[in-house]
Amino acid sequence: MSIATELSEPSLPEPVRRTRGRPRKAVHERDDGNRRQELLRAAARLFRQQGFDATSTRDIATAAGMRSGSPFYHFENKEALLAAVMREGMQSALQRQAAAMDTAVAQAAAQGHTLSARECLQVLVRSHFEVLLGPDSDFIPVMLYEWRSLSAAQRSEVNRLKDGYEAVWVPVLKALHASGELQGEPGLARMMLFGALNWSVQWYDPARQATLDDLTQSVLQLFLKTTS
Amino acid sequence: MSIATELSEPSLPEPVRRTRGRPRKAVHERDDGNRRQELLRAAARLFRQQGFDATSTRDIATAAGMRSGSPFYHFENKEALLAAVMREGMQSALQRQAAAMDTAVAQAAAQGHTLSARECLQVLVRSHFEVLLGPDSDFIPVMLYEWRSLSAAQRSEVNRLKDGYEAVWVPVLKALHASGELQGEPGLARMMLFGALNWSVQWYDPARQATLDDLTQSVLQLFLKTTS
DNA sequence: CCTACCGATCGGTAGG
DNA sequence: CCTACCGATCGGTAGG
Repeated sequence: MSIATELSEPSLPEPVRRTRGRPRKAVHERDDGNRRQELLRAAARLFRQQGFDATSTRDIATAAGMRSGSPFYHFENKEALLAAVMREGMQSALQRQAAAMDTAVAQAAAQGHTLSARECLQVLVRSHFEVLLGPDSDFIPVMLYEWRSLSAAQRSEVNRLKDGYEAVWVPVLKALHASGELQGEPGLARMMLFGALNWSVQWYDPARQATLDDLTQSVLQLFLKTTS
Repeated sequence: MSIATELSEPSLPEPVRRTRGRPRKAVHERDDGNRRQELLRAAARLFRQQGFDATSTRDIATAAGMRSGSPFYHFENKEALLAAVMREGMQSALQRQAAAMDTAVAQAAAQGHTLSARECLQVLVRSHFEVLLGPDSDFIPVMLYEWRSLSAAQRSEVNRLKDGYEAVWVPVLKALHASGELQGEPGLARMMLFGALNWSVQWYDPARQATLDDLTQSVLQLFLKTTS
């Protein structure tokens, strides 16, 4: 069965910057420079290493080569900086996921066949490991482990992005369940699968362990049954 | 020094006060009362809800019905309180795990057969869910998600307990791998399995979701192949 | 984006 | 275990 059509993500148009309901100071919307990006990267790294509460805005400022008060020129407060790290991370993850799927679908089409559900899962898992453990991989772990520090409004915004990310997986898992390759209720299976994947940020050591391809292979072996 | 002093029971009527300073070391070893237990339970609950850094020792004192300075009568500092929560949690988890295994083994023996590896895993998974999500289940989640805040020495102590806990699983997983019921390298499989289980503290809602037995059933279905 | 600064809070302590 | 307290640090701001 082909679920490729169902899965193909509508490629996002230009990343439109739109203000949501909340009125903000104009200053914080005007972020053309790379200073803001440096702040985000420094914050992501430190939040991941030490946690949100254990990282001071002074730490972040220093890591970005600024003085203690300067982060507040770019972000309204510390919470907004955390929310921006997560938003940025999720948008990047969504783009990487869509790109990986598009590439795989196009490759299969060029060879005159469609992706199997199993192949779809492989692409998604591999892309997810990249997001979790690859280069620039501080943003999503921060989202996974520091969402408690967000305000309710920020949390629901991040949750919406996360739902969009997970939505791509749902038809794949359902198809695998229908074919008998995935046993157990698909909703629970999705939670368990994400648990297994997301936990890797706690133990994975690129220097000593397997490659991301090895990990992907293991996950598929572990979770999928072979259809005879 | 008199013989009577040497033989006196640890149930001293009154803590002996020295005229100079406070007898710090001795005091922290002597944990008679339930006040210390109340502190630990309050700390575990708050550390889990808010995180270690976001919880003040004042919060904990208040939750235990004490004044702000009193926790430091029972614990040398905030870090030691965290370490005690984790130590207590791991010891309890080890006991529950051993008890669950013993019960299952005895039950099987009474019926004249031995536990299969599959049944062993079921017992371990079920016990682990109980530890993570059952009553008094704040201690282990704190250990899983707040170990970053420990000192190196405390971390290695907790790690030793954790290794003992995981060691019970190793032969079970190896047996399942040998029989073909578990695919993929057992070491990686163990990490993935614990990831899937431990992640449940992030989404499990006893009011809306399945029971712990349901979860256990799902995990076995998901991770194990059927031997024909 | 920097300088200079503030009020609040925190972990922890002395002494009883 | 309480009272009274302290030094350090933190998020955040006014004004340039």
